[in-house]
Amino acid sequence: MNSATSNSSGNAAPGASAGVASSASPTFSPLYQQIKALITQSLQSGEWKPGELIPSEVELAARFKVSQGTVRKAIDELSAENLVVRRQGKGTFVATHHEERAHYRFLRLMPDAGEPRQAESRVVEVKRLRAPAEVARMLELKGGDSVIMIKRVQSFEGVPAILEEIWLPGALFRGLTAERLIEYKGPMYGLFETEFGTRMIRATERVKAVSTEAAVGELLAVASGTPLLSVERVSFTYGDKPVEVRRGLYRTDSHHYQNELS
Amino acid sequence: MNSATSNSSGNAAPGASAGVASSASPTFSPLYQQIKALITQSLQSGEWKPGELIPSEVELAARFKVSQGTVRKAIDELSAENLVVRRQGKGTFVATHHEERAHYRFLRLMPDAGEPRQAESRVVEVKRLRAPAEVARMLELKGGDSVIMIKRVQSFEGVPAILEEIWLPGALFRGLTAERLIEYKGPMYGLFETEFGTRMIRATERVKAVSTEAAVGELLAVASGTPLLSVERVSFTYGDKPVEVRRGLYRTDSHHYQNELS
DNA sequence: TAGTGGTCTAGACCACTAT
DNA sequence: TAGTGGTCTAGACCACTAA
Repeated sequence: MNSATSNSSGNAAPGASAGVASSASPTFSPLYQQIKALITQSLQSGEWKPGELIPSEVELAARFKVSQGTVRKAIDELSAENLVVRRQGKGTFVATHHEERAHYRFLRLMPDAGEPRQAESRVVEVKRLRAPAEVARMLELKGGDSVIMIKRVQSFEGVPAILEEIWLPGALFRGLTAERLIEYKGPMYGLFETEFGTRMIRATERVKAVSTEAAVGELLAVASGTPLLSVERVSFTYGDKPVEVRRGLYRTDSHHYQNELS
Repeated sequence: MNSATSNSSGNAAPGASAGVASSASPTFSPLYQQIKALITQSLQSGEWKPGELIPSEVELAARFKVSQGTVRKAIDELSAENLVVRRQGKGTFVATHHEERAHYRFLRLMPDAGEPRQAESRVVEVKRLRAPAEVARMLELKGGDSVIMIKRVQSFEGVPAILEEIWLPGALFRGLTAERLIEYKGPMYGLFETEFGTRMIRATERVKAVSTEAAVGELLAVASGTPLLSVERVSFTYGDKPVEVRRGLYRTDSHHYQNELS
């Protein structure tokens, strides 16, 4: 028994095995990448839901007919991408937005001094309409497709700080109403995740400095012309599919947008 | 030979071995973390300089008396932190700011449309002075310590876009002159790295929207009161030691601050 | 061809969590 | 005590680079 490989029992040619990427094909990828893709599919399909325990590494290794080390490397990457959370002694869990941990991953506005506070949210408007060209482009929708627009103001200790418009594809968020939004406690991405089966994975943001316009000034309680941070976010689910456009205006007189470069 | 561990030859108790973290001590960390720390020390001390090849995994494994897999895991993390760059078939290299790759890691201002352009830099002022309280605090200096302040304007295709003040600890940048800065081609962090042996590793930024003041307006060719992005950066070297404070004002009329949330 | 990083396996033991 | 993730080893082969 010469340890591994060299055919016979243990290993196989790279690109084969795992029941995937069969034979004559120009697409070769490492086994662990294939396993990672398979696990991601199960996450996406809802076989394992957010917050739930996924099968143990040993089980997955058996299922996919690979070694535990290979499954491990696949899960390592999923964990690094925050799709999954490992807990020693307990198992590996599907990541969820219903957690203290996740709350600040997508909230970059921090107080200049002191601890972060919980934001209070006030929904100003919810409506359905045909997607404006710009939004349609960013959500990869057709021109006439229906979208939902939510406008809300978030405050810290009674002081308004964020005004944002949130645009969602109508097809994905059928039953979404103003009432549901208002009564819901917790992060909006948590609502999206549990009620609409759409889990936000990552986002890109474009930040600019703009001048307060009259209508905005009222909602944020600042004078016209005051500089505001404009943050345009596009959020993605599995498969890099865009599922949200968020246009925010942030007051930065006592808060700042925090970023780590590494 | 029962494969590994259980004393005798291969393994040892965790926290021991590798010539580190000797015996009776309450600090236990995985072997690969100790190896990582040792490699980091060699990087910091300049045993291997930016751009250079470090010893192969096999060599390091022999030097530290651990398996190649353990060295590998250590280097994996260093690579993820951008301290080191792996190149298959060639070896592992110390990361450097003299590379196309690194240029955009710390430059977040992107054109709203089109390809990123090379910025032209114009040094406005260089002076030495006693650190102002705020700067001293951020650089972890004593009140009276000397600092260097560089003021410069960066333009894209002739249009000024960035005005920044760069504050450096005087002790670390002894020979730094305006002439040297002006004649130097390439990224400023490259200069810091090769001429002063100070390599910037990571940074944190605080972004706000502010209103253009008169003196600033002239340098950036915008009217007073125009909204600008204020970006305050603190940069760190090895050991989380702060080595630079950078206060930038960005025009965002045709550029934006780009960020990825993941 | 030799050397490097990259993948994969198999197996052992450790640390932590539950029962 | 059993099960889970976390660490570590040893060894094989692959993909890529350069002499």
